[in-house]
Amino acid sequence: MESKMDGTVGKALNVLEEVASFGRPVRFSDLLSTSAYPKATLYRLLQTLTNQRILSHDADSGMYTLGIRLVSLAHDAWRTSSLAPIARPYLDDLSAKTGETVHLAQLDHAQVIYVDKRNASQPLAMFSEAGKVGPAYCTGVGKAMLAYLPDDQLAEVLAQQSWHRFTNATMNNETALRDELAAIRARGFAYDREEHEIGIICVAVPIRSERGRILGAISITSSTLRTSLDSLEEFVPLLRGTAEKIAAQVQNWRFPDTNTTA
Amino acid sequence: MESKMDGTVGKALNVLEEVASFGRPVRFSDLLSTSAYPKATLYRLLQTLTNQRILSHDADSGMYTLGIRLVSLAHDAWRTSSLAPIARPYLDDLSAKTGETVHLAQLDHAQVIYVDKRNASQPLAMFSEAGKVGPAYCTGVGKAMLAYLPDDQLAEVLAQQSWHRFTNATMNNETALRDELAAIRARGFAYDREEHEIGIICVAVPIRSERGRILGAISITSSTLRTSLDSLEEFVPLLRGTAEKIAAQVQNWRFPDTNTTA
DNA sequence: AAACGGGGTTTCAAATAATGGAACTGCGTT
DNA sequence: AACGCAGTTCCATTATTTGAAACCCCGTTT
Repeated sequence: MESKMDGTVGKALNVLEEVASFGRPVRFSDLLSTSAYPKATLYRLLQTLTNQRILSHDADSGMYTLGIRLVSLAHDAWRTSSLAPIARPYLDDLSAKTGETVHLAQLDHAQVIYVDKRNASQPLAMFSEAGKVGPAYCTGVGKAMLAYLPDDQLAEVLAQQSWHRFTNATMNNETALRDELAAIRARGFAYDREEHEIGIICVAVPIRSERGRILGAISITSSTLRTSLDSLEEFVPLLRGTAEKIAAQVQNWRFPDTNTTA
Repeated sequence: MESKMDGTVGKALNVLEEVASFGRPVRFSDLLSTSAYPKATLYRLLQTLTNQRILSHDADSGMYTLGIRLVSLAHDAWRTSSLAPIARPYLDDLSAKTGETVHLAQLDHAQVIYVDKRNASQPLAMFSEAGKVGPAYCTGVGKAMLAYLPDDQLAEVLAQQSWHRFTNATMNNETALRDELAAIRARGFAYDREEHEIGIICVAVPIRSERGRILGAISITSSTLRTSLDSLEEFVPLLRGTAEKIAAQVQNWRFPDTNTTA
């Protein structure tokens, strides 16, 4: 199921992931039936996680849920190691100028994690959007990032994709995707042609550091009811400019200190 | 420093917390100087956390930061075990009717964690607000929850407060706070009389389950420049009504199954 | 009323993983 | 060429984790 197995800590995190995957409060026996661990082991791992307030356990119902302490840890993560705080004003600007939905995402392993969003019409909902994950191989932001990933990392990531066919435009194999990635590199930006969700299209560009490391991606998303890929494409220069500005800020703020002693 | 010490997992989480507490990328030696663990141990714990993508380690700079995987875990936590998704429409309504800032918070150990917010004037910023933590003893939401906590839990929580005097209205000892909590129970809601931040006042009510368990709290916050406690108080019936509606929804959605077999 | 049985919790000797002092490596400095 | 610092690895010792089995609690069946 899960990959590496760093001793007890790894096991505990597997259990945590297991709880998360249910997406609802779970009982001990729910977990026992799914889990690879024997009763006593699972029991002790759950206890440890609960002690640490990473899980919470309702004494009455006997249910385990993810602890809100995670929310506060994530707040710190979001604040200190996502691009969101840095990119904020640029996304605001992009949103104002385009009037369309704007996403900021980063790559985690084989998945895309959305870290910020602007939605023209309705006020954005907090976590309901930030923290959301999506597949890398069939989203605009995902493909934009994969296109510029070093070979070894790309291979690793591709090996882990599920290749689920969300729509009939979804590229569901490695060869098709590798061709697409080459096209993206040639073109300089990525399309999402309803590959993840029918009716949803987007253009996306990567955010890359000076040395070419990929930091994240931004996209402008819309629906086929409102617009077309051709008109979305008009935003690409603006999008690219924004990505560059964000990258520049990242250089300044996050790594001002490549050679500092203290 | 940290309290309980559940074996290796506990140690790993201490290290994680340590990284988080810096609030910026840290080097191995930064951590080594703060940490209680010997070099080799700390090193291995960091490796494990990095393998698990709970931390991320930049090979070039040698810096550790919190991993964005935390953000996605927190998304699940927020979605499945915070009140935010359930409370959302009610907060919208409250915000519309009052035109003031609205907070939804939950208690985690000795701290208040804000899980949602509405801000009349400016569009809300994602994590910059959700996930934020505050002290329980000098915030409206914190006091509203403490007031209805069972004795044993209250004692435990009070023992862990820092009693920092943020303003000169801050209650900085247990006796003062216990009196205040009694007053809150008598009155049915809590004030924040600039106890955490000068110029910031609020009224808050707890969200309690049918059986009296405290689930969270909501508050209406404003500034002394715009309004007074007396006028804020006019919102209390509305606030209380909202809390009751949220509590009712929680009964329906979160525990529909006190006696279910499957 | 006694036997049953499904969660959940605890025990304890054996198996495994964590520990940390010390030695080592790589690299920029004196 | 020697030094010093940050980070990494070694390995015998030590402490923690393991999990089969026994147990407990409590509501249900006979």
